[in-house]
Amino acid sequence: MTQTTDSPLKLSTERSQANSPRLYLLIADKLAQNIAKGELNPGDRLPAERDLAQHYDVSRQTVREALIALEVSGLVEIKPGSGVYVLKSAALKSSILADDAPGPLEIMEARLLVEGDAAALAAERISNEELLKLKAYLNQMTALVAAQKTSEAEAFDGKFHQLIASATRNSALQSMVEWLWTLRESSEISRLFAEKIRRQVAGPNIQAHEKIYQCLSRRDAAGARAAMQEHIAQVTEAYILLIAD
Amino acid sequence: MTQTTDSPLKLSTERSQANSPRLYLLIADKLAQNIAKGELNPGDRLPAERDLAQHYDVSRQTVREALIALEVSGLVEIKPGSGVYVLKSAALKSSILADDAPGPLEIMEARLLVEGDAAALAAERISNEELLKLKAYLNQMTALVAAQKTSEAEAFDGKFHQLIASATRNSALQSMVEWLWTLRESSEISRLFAEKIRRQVAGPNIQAHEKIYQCLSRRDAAGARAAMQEHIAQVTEAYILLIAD
DNA sequence: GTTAATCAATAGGCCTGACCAATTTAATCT
DNA sequence: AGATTAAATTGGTCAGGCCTATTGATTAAC
Repeated sequence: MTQTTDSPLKLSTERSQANSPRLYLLIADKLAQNIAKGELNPGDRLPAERDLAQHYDVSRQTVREALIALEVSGLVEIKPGSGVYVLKSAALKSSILADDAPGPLEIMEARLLVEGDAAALAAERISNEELLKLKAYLNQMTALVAAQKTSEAEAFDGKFHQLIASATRNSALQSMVEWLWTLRESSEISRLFAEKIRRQVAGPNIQAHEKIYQCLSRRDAAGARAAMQEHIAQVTEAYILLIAD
Repeated sequence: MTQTTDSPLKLSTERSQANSPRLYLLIADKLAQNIAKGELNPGDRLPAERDLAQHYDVSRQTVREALIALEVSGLVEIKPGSGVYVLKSAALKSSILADDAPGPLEIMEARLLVEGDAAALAAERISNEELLKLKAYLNQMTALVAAQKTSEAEAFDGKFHQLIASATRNSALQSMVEWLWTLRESSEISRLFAEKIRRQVAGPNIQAHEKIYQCLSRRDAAGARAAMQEHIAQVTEAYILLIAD
């Protein structure tokens, strides 16, 4: 595990491999520490780029890149022609970039809640056209599973969930579901067991989706939420059993 | 020749001051749009800096600054010697910059659901230390509101909600709440009425937060969800009344 | 004396061109 | 074919220069 050194603020974007000590990140970190340390108070103007460059013995471009990193992080404000100023909210700003990828179980738990909400909302807002489309996805999924093509079936699984999310008419909700789905697919561990899981839950999945569809077509919000949550809980369960080995 | 820009967008955390058309921000926006638009998928490698510079008819330094902005924003990963790659979670984050960003009411609706879920989960998992911290935020918020400093109070409002999200021990949920909050702040319309809304709901907000806190300290999941939803619905209501004028 | 216009110093914004270091790809040699 | 090495590619940094925006002091006008 690569540790995150010392600084209170982490602007570094290091990955698994320890490398690339990019200069502008070092400078940005030093400046950020000075801010966090209270040596630079909110409202203060930083030294000029040229002075900072000389102070840290780097080029002006490197200083500029560091400052831009700080600006995007919300620590400072750059006023062209005037100077660089420390923002008032700069003190404790570290957690914004943390963003360690959520683990598989976290993803599933989030899906349970968010997709449950989405299903409930969708039940009240879904159109007949969308219901037809949903049914079509279901049919294709069923056919593919029957043909043992669980891998191809999963594509329609995704479309199914995505369509429900978009039926909420809420793009924020839709984005979140999309994001969770992407996360799930890109999760290292998830991909390892993906095939096993698909095989294991293929049958129940069809039934669960069928139930969700029924609730949606009945405009039964509470039922849709329950069905969706039951479905995701089921998948999660299978997942847990698998990684327990 | 400078090419015309048909979509005036702005990057993260910027005021609506139209006096800083810094080039690197324009380039960053265009790249972010390409990501949000799906023309650049997660994992894809962006064209080389030199190519991008030629494409957009700017210097390489400007492209570098744009890429650094995107990296700090969490949209891309820069691998020295290799290239610039689109990150998995880029789609969610980039929609902050996109023109099809969720509207204010969509954001509030999503918050109602997600933060409701978060509150319920948090009620079961929050630690005593976190409860203390929550209470501290509440006190500071109360003091600031009493002193008419509604603007400063909002900072603690954000911390309050964020802390609840993190108390769920689910980083995916936490990220989503964070994202929604960021969206809300960066929404043009929201910012316009921000001050009015703050004044209007300042008092009720304190009570609502107090109620949420009480439920959390009682480990009352259902109550916490209800209180949180009531709180957000209240803010939404005030918001709707305001834009109705 | 106060205000308004002016101007020069200073700040950041952007450009050109070059060289270095890490990585990737192609060529070469077993 | 596989391993090794060389070349091309890509990001990282430096240097110096010119531009525009801001600011404050100077000067002109009232």
